[in-house]
Amino acid sequence: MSGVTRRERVRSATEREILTQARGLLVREGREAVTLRAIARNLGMTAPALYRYFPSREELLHRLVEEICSDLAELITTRARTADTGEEMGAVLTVCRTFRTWALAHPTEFELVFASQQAGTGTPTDGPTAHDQFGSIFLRVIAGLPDFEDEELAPSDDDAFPEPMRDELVAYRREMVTSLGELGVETTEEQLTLSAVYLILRWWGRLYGHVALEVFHRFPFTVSNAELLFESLLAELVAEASSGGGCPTRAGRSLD
Amino acid sequence: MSGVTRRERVRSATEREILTQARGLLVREGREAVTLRAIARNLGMTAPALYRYFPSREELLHRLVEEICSDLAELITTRARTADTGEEMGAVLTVCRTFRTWALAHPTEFELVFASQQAGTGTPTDGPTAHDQFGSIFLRVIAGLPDFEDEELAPSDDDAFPEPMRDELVAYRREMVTSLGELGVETTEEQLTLSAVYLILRWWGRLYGHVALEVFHRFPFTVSNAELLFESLLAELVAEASSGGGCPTRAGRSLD
DNA sequence: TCTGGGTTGTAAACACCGTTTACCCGGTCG
DNA sequence: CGACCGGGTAAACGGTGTTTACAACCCAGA
Repeated sequence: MSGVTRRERVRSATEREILTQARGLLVREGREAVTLRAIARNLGMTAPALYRYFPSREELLHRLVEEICSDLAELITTRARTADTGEEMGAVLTVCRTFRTWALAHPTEFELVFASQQAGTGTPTDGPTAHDQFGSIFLRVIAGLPDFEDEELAPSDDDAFPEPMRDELVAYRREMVTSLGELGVETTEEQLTLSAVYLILRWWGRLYGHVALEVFHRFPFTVSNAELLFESLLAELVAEASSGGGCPTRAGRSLD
Repeated sequence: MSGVTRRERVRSATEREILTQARGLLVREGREAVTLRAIARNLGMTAPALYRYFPSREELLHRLVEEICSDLAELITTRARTADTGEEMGAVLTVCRTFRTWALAHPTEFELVFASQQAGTGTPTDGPTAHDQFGSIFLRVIAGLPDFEDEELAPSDDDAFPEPMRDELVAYRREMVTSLGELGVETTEEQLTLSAVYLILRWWGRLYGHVALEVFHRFPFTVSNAELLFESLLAELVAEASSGGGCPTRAGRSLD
């Protein structure tokens, strides 16, 4: 029952080795150094041979992005699974810390995947990209939080947001439910409050912002202990999450 | 009294035109298209001639980054000066909105300046970079806020932060005071609470995070109305600012 | 006014790049 | 066996950054 012939096996093997060598070059010498000729050289081949596997360098980089996303997704999910449950929201915090640590250890990969324009624009019709697959990691982990199953704990708060914002969040929720469904997590829109959706959005925005600033050294000051700032950010997010995480205007008015 | 000779004049003129053409290529065709030969072609010259003005393409890109920063700084400061003072924190909000609008209209420039690794690493000894000059825009505008002059309104809150965080923020404050001093804004460290410094840091982090996510299309959902999210973010920040903007652990405990 | 030197440009060349074309060789299958 | 085709090569094309040698020009000083 050799569903895969010997040819197919050796082909996918070299295909993976091409990506491995490309990634090594990216990590060691930066994006510009990911050259067809350099990859082929490391493989003992010539550059045109790579065109038997990838239609262009652009497409090779795109596949590389997907591979990086997959690996990162796997890293984060395993770390989140083995997280100590003692801490409040331990899984989510582990996800965030793992993401930061990975980004700092792999700056070139972070830049390619999360801070470039063309990487996300694949062929628009070919289903969910691996990047979407990555973005859903956070959704999956957050879906495991205790608040998530207690739907009566958080009754419909649709009225808490002003009109246009509400519509926007409703669309996000719909999208998020389907995304979770594709991941095997069955959820209904009633279980997911708009506040929770909005909280997730803020969470990702702040996590991404801090990590990118740290990777690119774009803080307004010379930050000597960025981890301290990061932990402070996480504490802030946990506090907002446990307080319900409402909409900003409501929070602002509640202070008057 | 021709302090500058005719030679120097024409030289700096072509130097500026080189940067202009480089920027045009960056805007129209992306970073990869900023080629010495293309620049020279647009100028009616040959590529090696550019080496009379810049030691390498790398250095030319570095100068380009500085020019973009300067222009953006000027844009933001003028917009902030002419901001309608009716709105609460109108100047700061104008700065943020201008930054977002600029980034969306100039994605390639944003990527080069704010989301690449080598752009910030100039020669380490040559004084303040233009990027530092840019980061200080926010400091300058924020320095104009009313809370800034009422030092007795916010007495020393140094005890509000745990030990290591406090030291970190004290260092930021010292750096910020000197930065403001170089900008002509005389301040003392007593006038600047640590909470304010921390607030500025969060402000920049969230602003940067949202804008970068929007420019690079890295939101977890398909965002149809990102401006709504952005305005929500700003409202959130204003609320936190007017509530004092303490440290996260304190804010978290205050909710218990 | 002539002459020299520094400034500014060019042409040629080198090594490298992505990509295409033609060709070749060996495993696979009718 | 013989044809086919997948996977590799060599050669070539145009483009890139960069260096080198050389020419032209401006401008100061004798």
